[in-house]
Amino acid sequence: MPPTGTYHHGDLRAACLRAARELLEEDGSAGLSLRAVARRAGVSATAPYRHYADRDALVSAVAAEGYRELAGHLAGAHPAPVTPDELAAVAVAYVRFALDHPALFRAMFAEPCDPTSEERVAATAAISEYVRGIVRAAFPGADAEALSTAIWALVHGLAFLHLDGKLDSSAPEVVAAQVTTAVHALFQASPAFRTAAATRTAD
Amino acid sequence: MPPTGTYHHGDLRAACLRAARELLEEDGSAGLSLRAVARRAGVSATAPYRHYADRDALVSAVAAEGYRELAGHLAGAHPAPVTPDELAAVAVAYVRFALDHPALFRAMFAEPCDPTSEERVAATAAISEYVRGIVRAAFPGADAEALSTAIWALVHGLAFLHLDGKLDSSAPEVVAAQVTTAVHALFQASPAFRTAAATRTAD
DNA sequence: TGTACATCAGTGAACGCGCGTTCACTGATGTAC
DNA sequence: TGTACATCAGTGAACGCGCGTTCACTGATGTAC
Repeated sequence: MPPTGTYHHGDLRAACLRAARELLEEDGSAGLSLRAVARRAGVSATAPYRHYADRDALVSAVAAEGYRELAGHLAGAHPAPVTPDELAAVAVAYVRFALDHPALFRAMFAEPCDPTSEERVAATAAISEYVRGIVRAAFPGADAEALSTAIWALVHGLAFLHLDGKLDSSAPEVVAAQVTTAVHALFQASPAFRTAAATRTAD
Repeated sequence: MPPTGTYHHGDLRAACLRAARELLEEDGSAGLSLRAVARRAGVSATAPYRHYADRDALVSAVAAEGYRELAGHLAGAHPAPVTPDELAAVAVAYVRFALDHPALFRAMFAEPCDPTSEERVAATAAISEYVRGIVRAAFPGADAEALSTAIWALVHGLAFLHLDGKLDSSAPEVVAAQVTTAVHALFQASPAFRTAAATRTAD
């Protein structure tokens, strides 16, 4: 029913999030101030306090939104990956997301401004669980914990090295090929993780 | 000959670097201001300008020092690693460095404050070359470029996930075992990189 | 060895800035009768 | 349907703060003769 606005502004909470993400992409995390967010949302400097307790709360909300978006993006690449190719597609989507939203991605994994933010903790746990679930389904015999950690680290590392300009990110296909190769190699080595798990249990 | 000081202060340039690193570890990158550095070095707010053009120059210098230290730390783990075990030891040293100097490590890989800093660029290139050199020596048949990227990414990703509290970092041995397992698995899969290189060349 | 001078590391006052956050407020929306 | 009231989203002035950076300076060190 309300086409433009429900309340005074409409939906300042969402508008703040949007403004924050824009600022993040434009000026990096340094440019993300409550005042700048308010300015961009076309609202007084103190209006955001109606929706966020303080600056940290805003940043945490942005990060949490980023996690949820990342999760959606991964699921979009393949809802239930099992074969190495399907898994590689998800990995490529992960790196793609980082390259498409560099500042957001950095903010998500930056020093946690508020480590106790429920929303944030829940969102990161969801990603971690998601990866583990995929690996468990695809490699029933392996130590899912160890293998999923390795694969997450590999993909996460690729994402960050690309973000830092340490690798050639010029063409999406180059990036995709590189990620695919690396992930395939790691999965090919999955028996090593089975052995590792057995060894550790035997100790 | 000069035991305490050469000039007025002694060696303010080095003192600033030291102060900057302390501030980094104590308050994170947010606490790293020129004024705070000067304060900690026991010097007027503007004294550091004699040694650093601006804040970015200081931060770049800190990061560059971090890179050189990291390189030394890796070389200290093993001067010329060849066997998987030796390579794994270097990988463990990499993650160890990140965990021992979390804020410095973050600063090294944060959004480059000054991407044109010669000192900084040279330092990161050195690390990258170092990894490639090791892999080339250890796996003559493989596509050194692809394999070294994968292994760097894996280790770098593990370091960052630990830093972000996404993995269990409670005991050094647990971390070391995890890194070792993952690296071994990747090296075991090195033939995949040989194939990948051949395929790409054949295209 | 002693004096005159140049250098330049460090000083301290001052600038303007944007920030986070507080507070008492206003005025639109939504609710009870 | 109409009026009286409560709620609460957004306002705007104000606070104190630490920051980066400038500038003209001072005073110790090092150099030339």
